[in-house]
Amino acid sequence: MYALVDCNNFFVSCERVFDSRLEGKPVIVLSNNDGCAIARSNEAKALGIKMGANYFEIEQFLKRHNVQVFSTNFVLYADMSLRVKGLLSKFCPDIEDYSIDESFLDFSGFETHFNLKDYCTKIANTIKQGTGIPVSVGIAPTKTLAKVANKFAKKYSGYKSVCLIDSEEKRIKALQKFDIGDVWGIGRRHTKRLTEMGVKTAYDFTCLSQSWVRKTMTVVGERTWRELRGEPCIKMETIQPDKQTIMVSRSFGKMVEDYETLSEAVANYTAMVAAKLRTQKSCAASLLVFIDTNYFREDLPQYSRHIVMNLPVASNSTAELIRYALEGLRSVYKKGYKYKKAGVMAMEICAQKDVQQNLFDTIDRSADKRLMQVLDDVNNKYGRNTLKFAVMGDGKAWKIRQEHLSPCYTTRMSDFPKTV
DNA sequence: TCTGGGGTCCTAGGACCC
DNA sequence: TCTGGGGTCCTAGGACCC
Repeated sequence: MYALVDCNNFFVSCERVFDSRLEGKPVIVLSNNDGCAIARSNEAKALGIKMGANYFEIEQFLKRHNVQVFSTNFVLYADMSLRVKGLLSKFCPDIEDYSIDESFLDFSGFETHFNLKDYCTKIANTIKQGTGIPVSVGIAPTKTLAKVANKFAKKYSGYKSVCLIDSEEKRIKALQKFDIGDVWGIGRRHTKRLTEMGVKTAYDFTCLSQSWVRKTMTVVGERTWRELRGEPCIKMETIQPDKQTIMVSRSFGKMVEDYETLSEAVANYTAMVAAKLRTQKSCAASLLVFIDTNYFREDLPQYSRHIVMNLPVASNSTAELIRYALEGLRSVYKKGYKYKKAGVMAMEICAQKDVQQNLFDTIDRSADKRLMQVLDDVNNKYGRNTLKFAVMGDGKAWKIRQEHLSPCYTTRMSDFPKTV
């Protein structure tokens, strides 16, 4: 049996832990740049605020209904996520960190020793008490069915946050009440196609022929079909595989025209990519740089280019990667456009220890390696960008907007909550 | 004025190899 | 009517996830 533990309205719940006045009130968290709603409390959902709703379009509505608004505070959410996962690990040895707010637990062998429903209720209570975050738990014989059970646990208060699918009868009953579009692995495209064919529920889907599903939805769709029928096909990934690509991209707070400002932003994104590479002890052999104008502004001339820079030897040095990124930027930059977004992606990533040397490369990188070590040590201790490269500038001209940012309650000394 | 960011996997088709 | 057999690698595009 598998369990899926999912934090309820996670980002909103994180904000609520440290500000009890938000309890029972409609609350939303916005995306980067305060662009759109990416998390909503139940009260906000009840008001009809949609996932992804543009902030500037609903701003007046939010004010009228006294909705509390927050900019995204990833530092806080990431730290709260660690706390939740730390508690989870006390209950089960085989855990897959699936996302910032979801974990799969492998309960193989547990059934004979525990009443799974009681056990998961205990998990939910412990997490709520230990972190303040409410969670829901779905338990079933496959991961896809555990996802289904989890939605039931969330949706119907009768389950008291824990839903178990452990019989044929319950499985069929659940799938008959489950919209096809809500199934894990069935996205918008497949939903449209299936609905047009009259396949409306997850149960309808399991009644289709295996060969048809395989042919039209590939092995991926077939896996979902089998999982829904109770056959486990998707394995647990208890060890996080290294990233194959690492991307940092942002929309700017304002539109940017000049090369200097653009290069500051690209240098910053590259520094973030390099730091992430070093964290997973990897190097990248190529780097993609892209710049875009604002494609929502149909009244303005549009321009969008990307370039892949190949490095002679895979690297994770901020200095070296910035050099290549800026060289790439120089070749795609064109004067006369208002840019809205830029990004940098590390590709052809390999482990640091497996880097292929280049016969014609004569640069000694040992000093660079030590420099990066110092840079990481200083920045880990005193905060990001305490030590940085001059080309990164101060960000004044391009930084994202975050007008409703909450304090870093758990990670910044000066922001710690104080009792009076 | 304003419209998020970061990933993975699979398939088809072309180019190339012996 | 017929035009070998068996592979690899790469890319673009499509689908999905949070």
